Amino acid sequence: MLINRDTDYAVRALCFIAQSKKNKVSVGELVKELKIPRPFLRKILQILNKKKMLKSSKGPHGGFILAKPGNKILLTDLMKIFQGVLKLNKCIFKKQVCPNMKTCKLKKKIDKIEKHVISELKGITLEQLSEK
Amino acid sequence: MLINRDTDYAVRALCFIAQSKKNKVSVGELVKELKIPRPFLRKILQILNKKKMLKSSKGPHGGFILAKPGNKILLTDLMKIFQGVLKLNKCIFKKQVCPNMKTCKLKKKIDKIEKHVISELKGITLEQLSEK
DNA sequence: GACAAATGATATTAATTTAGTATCATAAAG
DNA sequence: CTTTATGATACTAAATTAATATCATTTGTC
Ligand code: SF4
Ligand code: SF4
Repeated sequence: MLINRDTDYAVRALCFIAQSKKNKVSVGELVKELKIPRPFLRKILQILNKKKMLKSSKGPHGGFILAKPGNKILLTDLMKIFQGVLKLNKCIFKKQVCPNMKTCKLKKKIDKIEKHVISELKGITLEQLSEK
Repeated sequence: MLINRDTDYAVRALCFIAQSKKNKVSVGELVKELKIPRPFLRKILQILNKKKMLKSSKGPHGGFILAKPGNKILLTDLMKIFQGVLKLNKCIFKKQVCPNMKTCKLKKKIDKIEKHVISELKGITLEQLSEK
């Protein structure tokens, strides 16, 4: 999978927050809307807060708002946060890098594909994803 | 990962067999060359045999040969065998298909990328991968 | 200031997938 | 008929992913 579950959930949550008229959205509202298990969603939102994608406020009427405009939040940012650096091909098995790496034709092909994938992903913003 | 370990091992083994001057290659030779754990490699070769990518012969001097020319063995065939149908995005969590599938912007983007990846992969043959 | 309602931080458990091993059966060469 | 090779299958272990549970902290309201 290119996009894992956490990233996917993060996108859904951020889209909803982006589309919301209200300036704050609580976990409760998101759970109701997105049908994501609450403890799970909380964890994701907390990470997004720590990574400066969201701003949170505590206490009654607390909740989350986007920390920056939707066109400044990139899908690749989220993937980085929840999946680490995107690699279609790590060439590591049994904790050892493959000795063929330098000459491997397969690696060359995959690397080329990876480049294209990354360049496509780089263009995707939350703004695009949250358009109605 | 786009290519999993089994597919990767299969590619390495098939490349070696394709490059070998001898018309038969035994597991022992492959193990020595490729440093893949023997029981593992055996399993992979057995699957390749069953899937008609290799032909095996038993007994002393037994071993494996390609079942067809290198340009007829496609990387996508191997991926299909060892990884199932290629999907960058299954849109299934908790065993349920995502209800957003029809309208989801993210899915549309990923599907487009997937198309490109698949079309690139389709062009890759064992012949290309085993060129010296 | 006490209390309730929200998020912050972290630890734990469960399920699933991936990785690796072991065993016995079968076929062929000599 | 013995040895050497692959065929088939069952099993165990490790790692990853998924999900939950618990307690701490902040803040608005009465
Ligand atoms: S064989 Fe090639 S693709 Fe596979 S791990 Fe080694 S370098 Fe990477
Ligand atoms: S939100 Fe979109 S990308 Fe994610 S699972 Fe649903 S349809 Fe697929």
